[in-house]
Amino acid sequence: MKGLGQNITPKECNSHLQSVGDALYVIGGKWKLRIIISLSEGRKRFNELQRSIGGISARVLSNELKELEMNGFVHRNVHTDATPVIVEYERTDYADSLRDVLGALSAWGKMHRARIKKAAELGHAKSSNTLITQD
Amino acid sequence: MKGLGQNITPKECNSHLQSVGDALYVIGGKWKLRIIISLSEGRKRFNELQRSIGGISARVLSNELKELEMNGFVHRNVHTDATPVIVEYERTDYADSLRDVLGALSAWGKMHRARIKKAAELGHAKSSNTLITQD
DNA sequence: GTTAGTAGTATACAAAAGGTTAGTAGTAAC
DNA sequence: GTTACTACTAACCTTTTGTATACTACTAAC
Repeated sequence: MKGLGQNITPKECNSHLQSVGDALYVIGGKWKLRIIISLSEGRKRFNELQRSIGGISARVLSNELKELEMNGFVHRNVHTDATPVIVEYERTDYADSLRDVLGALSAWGKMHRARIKKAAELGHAKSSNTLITQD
Repeated sequence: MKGLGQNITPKECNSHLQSVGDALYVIGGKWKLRIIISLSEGRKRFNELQRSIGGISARVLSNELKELEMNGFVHRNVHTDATPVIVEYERTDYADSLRDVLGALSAWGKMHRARIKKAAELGHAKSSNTLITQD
């Protein structure tokens, strides 16, 4: 596929606009990708997942997991034999198809953080809006 | 870099979590990537940009452009010689660094749309929540 | 002179997303 | 018996995001 450098055609532009729109529609928002990344470590239980991500409330995690399950990214395993009931979440094969997206985002974020830090060291103190998340 | 397939280590997980978090911090949200894609066609004026993206209000576009400018993704050219004043927006070189991210998202979105369409044709009618944006 | 276009801003409001607190029903440790 | 853990859910609140309408000040076409 042709890249997204300068000067794509209007047709290509609209096609990219639609495709990226579709992607953001299902994996957009603050938490979905983080949940998928966290489940890349292996299957996890609800509270374990909440702790590993950090900053997400139970309510939001619960809602996001439902949506991820609906879209086929996550599978919910309930072990009814144990008491109390144990629920484990795991990534599906379809979530693996996001590998390139996550890889590209992760690589870019790493580069961006390094760039911001360097700029800060050189004394280019900008407004906190331009900065990255805290260490 | 190691991919994001099954079974990454906790350390790798946290690193990805931070990097993807940094990326989402600056390019997350409904509009930022769309604006950058639209500017890949070439420099555009305010209303032209609004029309090309579709669905974005002037207020939101104005706010998003300010943020994108602060983060160095977009450059604002004002031609004071003309009357009325002409303002053109263009992508910076730094926005080009998002090439891989946009490419991966676009490719994934295209694949996802095809998958959903195929599932719909096979009669797997699911709730509209799982679907893609309208044609 | 009316209409439309330029690049926005002001105001007000609505909707969506996310956060806070508390609570359930059961178990198990101290 | 008190505390804590499990996997959530309900009610409520705040923040973010988006929408609608109107307005500026100037130009150009009809």
